[in-house]
Amino acid sequence: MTVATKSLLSNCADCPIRHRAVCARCEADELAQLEEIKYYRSFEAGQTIVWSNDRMDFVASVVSGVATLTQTMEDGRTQMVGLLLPSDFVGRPGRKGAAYDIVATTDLIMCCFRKKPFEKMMIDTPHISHRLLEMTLDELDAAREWMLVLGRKTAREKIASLLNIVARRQPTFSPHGAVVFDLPLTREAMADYLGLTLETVSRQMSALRKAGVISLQGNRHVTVPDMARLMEAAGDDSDGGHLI
Amino acid sequence: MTVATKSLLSNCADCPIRHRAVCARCEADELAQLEEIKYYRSFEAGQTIVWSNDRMDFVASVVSGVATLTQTMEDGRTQMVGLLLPSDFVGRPGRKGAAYDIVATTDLIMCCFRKKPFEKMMIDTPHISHRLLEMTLDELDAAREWMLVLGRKTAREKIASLLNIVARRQPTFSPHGAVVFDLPLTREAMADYLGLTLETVSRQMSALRKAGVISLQGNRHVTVPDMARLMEAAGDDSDGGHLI
DNA sequence: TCGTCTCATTGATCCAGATCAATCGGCTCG
DNA sequence: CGAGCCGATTGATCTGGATCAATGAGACGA
Repeated sequence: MTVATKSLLSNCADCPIRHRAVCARCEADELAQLEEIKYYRSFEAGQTIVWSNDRMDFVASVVSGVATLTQTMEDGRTQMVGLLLPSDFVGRPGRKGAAYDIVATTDLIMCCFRKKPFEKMMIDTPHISHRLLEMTLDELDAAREWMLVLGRKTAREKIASLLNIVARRQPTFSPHGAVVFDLPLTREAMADYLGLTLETVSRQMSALRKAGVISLQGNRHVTVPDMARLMEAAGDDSDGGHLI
Repeated sequence: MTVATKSLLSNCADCPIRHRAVCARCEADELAQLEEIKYYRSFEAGQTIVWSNDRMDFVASVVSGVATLTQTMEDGRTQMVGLLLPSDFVGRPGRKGAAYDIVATTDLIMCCFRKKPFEKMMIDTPHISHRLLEMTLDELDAAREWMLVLGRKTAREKIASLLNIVARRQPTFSPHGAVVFDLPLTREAMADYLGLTLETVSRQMSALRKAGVISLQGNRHVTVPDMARLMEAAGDDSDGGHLI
């Protein structure tokens, strides 16, 4: 399995992405260590980065683009179990292999760290390891919230829940309080995340559009005039706040 | 959210349960620390131990009995997101509140540790914190595996998957290679775990019985004459092995 | 011994979403 | 410009599981 969550690493000037800070105490020498073991990789849309059960000798942070974690049964049924957006972390410190397929759904740049030295650094600097626990707990929260979506929500609610999550991760507010964002997934990928068929996803998107809850510019750009209505459609009882 | 996974703590002689060892290096003084902050609590079947969003000032290990973690929507739809069997750990170090309802489904004894001192100990003894990360990663694996079950498996496969999991946790082999075990859940609780209704659970259990895949003694005792057939019914492609 | 309570089973019917199938629209490439 | 392709939409039909409803089977206390 792969941890994928809010950023792990400190801001580093030459890194094209703003890694959120590990914690206030981050020291220069830690960063220096990180610099030494760091490298970048880029992938094309559709490319599989790691196959399930393959050896995986790095951990990484998404710089730009979108990747997914998916599980596939022998008969081809697939379920997406994680969505990796910029600043998300991916990797299983302490594990040799990947538990899921990792696939780039758009062109993708990742900032990778060789696993062995990264693990060594974890041991040397406890608060990185502590931060990693925090992140993994967040991931577990997200996975369990998704279990409710998969197990108990209707198709309409599932779609709305997904739009909510994506919107919250890349908010671009248009003039009048509407929310505009990119939907970086095909209908099929959405279906795989939601445990639906792509036809049902398409129908429900159309239904939300006809109901005026969302409007679409092309297939990938979404405008939500009133977030509250979308969250209502999602059956969402979360206040958006976080228990800490 | 609550971490719930394979045991955290070392074997301690006066503890009725064999906590699996944190690691070989466990020291006497750590155990002494643990002893100081440890206490037991017992609950009756049906009792709610913690309500979602409540303050939760302890972490704990299940000694005997079964508890569940569940999420509930305003309209009453509920989804179980975790099943706590003996030796499982529950609690969110570093978080103030509980993210889910924790309910005892049988009479239950838990071995609790006050959270503040436990967290302090985590900081002082890095390998406990390390072990906790391991456990959380296991939980995340389990949650994601369950996402596949919820999103893509049929009712029949869901039932078989659940029986598989429960059977693996408390294996009692009867004379001829059959597996006999206790099913510590009502049909309703099974339904909540599987994203089904209790009627569907009951029908599928009957179907598996009529197909000879399982046999039932009373409502709670299950015999599986041939595990391979059950795993086939579960659509399970796992080899039972663990990537480490 | 008999109510009663809880949990489980079984039947009849319904419907949300799957499946099968046709069409559309934008894009790239010759 | 047209052919081919890929993803999205929309329609028609089917079906697995939900829903509504009745019955059964232990367990327990009066």
